Amino acid sequence: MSTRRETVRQALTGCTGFRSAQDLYADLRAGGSKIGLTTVYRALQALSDSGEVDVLRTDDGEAVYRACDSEAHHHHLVCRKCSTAVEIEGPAVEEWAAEVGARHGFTGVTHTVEVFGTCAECARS
Amino acid sequence: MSTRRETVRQALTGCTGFRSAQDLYADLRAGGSKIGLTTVYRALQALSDSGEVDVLRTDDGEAVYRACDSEAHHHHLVCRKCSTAVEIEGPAVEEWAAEVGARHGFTGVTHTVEVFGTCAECARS
DNA sequence: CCCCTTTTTGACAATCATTTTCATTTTCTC
DNA sequence: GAGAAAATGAAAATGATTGTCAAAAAGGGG
Repeated sequence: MSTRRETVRQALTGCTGFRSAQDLYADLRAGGSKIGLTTVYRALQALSDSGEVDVLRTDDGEAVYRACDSEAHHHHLVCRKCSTAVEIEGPAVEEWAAEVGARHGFTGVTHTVEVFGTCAECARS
Repeated sequence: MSTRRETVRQALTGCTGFRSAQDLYADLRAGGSKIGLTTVYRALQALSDSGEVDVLRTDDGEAVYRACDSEAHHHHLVCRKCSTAVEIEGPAVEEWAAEVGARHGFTGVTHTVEVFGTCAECARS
């Protein structure tokens, strides 16, 4: 329950899209905070470890985070331009993944599923 | 049709799983090749640009490559331990992704889907 | 074959996100 | 309030990936 971690969590909660550690650090500094970059990284690490935020990797390997509404397992529909994300569910996909894994004799099957596109907002401009 | 690119392609074709640029470089050097690391990166870049190899990112952001049999759109069932991969298909997933994107007003919808687990081979040991 | 242009190559330096280190500050507990 | 434990942040270290640039290889006429 550190103050800094809470600061980072709130900064992230105020965003609709995925943000990188560097982004959040810049946001916080711009907002007057004296937080250090290392602390932002540590906070995000802790938050994602505890499952409070979701992480994914951009095409160029950068980690981006999001504070989602749902605590349950879900996926994302992410805008390629503004990175805004919508939480989505796909029961059929869950089953398919588990089934395909089992069929090939794999155990402890998990999956990553993300959908990308250009949101209506960005398509306009 | 450079010799080096062909060398890298073949090295990758001989693998069943996903391999990083660093891995391939080490393999090639161990096999007596005098290839440079930069060239391995360039070859992989070109091969993935032309769609001849598939790329994905490990949890820690490293890019890993695979020369797949299928040239068509497909996904992978990847072993968490040995990185061996099986090419899989999921028509239902394709449709679901497209539908979910459209429903939220997104255009140019694409998706990434990977399934992970421990293969039968690795589960044994 | 030889000369010249174009492409490819590779050693090395530069980037950039992320992690480590370590000394300082803050928070907790008694 | 004192002392131990956890959190913080500045700066250095790491590690994958990319940029630079000069040398080497490949083509293509003549």
